[in-house]
Amino acid sequence: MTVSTASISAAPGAERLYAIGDLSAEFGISPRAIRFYEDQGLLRPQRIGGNRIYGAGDRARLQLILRGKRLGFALADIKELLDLYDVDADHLEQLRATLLKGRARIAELERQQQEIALTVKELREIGAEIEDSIRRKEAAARTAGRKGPP
Amino acid sequence: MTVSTASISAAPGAERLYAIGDLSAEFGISPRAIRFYEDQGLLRPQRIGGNRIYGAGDRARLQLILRGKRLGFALADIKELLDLYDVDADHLEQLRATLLKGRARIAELERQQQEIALTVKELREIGAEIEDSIRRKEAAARTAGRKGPP
DNA sequence: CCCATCCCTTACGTTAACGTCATGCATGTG
DNA sequence: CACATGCATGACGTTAACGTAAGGGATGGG
Repeated sequence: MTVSTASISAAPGAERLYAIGDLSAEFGISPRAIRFYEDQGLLRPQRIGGNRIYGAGDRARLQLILRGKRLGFALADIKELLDLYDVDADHLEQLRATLLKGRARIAELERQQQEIALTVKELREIGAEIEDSIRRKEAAARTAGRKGPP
Repeated sequence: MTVSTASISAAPGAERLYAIGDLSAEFGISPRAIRFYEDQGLLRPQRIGGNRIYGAGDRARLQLILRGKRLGFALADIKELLDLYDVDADHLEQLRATLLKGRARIAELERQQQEIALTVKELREIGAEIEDSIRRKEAAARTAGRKGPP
């Protein structure tokens, strides 16, 4: 019979590995999308005879990609964000540049936070008004039910 | 001479009005984009001899559109959101439906909040590590400056 | 009157992010 | 062995959100 849950067998103690189908199923995206992220340089899985093999790190990167997408960032932006994670600690100038990029990204995210907070607040206000309208409507309906017009 | 700041004259006490160029300049977008939003049913300005005339309400809607875009929503989603604002208080069923949509949208935004918070936290951690690396680098450079190799 | 400045519509072009299809290798199963 | 399953690589198709170009009316200044 075939192994159903994991298409890649793992030696005990070794890192858990995934085939492209595993990840696509787990995250509800298509294999095509995952390959596309690789084309764009967001993923670099190992290969075994042509087949892509993803480790825990690749999986984590994929999660970050999807989160970034949900936040409305373009893949190019997400790539920059991912690159912040694996900067080599040898080149001082690159470290400084990375730090600045990270801070800029944080600032941007905090602006988003505020805009979301504002939107939520406004939606809550609209919601309260609508609830009022509903209550008045229902009250009017009850009144009409007792002595209203035909 | 020509009126420079406002291309549409306003009677005292009347609502401030805008031409398409005014709004595009104010928000840093193209007239084409604004017309496109109208094509998609997100805006409904008045017309005066073919020309679009925007009031305060239209301007506010445009602001909401742009905010929604910054939050990563598609125009179709934003349209739904905008429709929440001008639901007529007469049809009870529509009120209830609007209320539900609004709540769903709020839930979605709150998920976004959490994801942003998580991302910011992780970026801060990376930032701290990078700062450490920089400090170590600088310290090593100073030491090397005193007695390091050529 | 001519020109510059807005505005309009129509229509085709472009980019991002995949979807879809064709084709082919490798492996495991009845 | 025939077949299904999973993965691979191309290559073309699609959708959203505009950009861009072409052609034309209205207005105001020099």
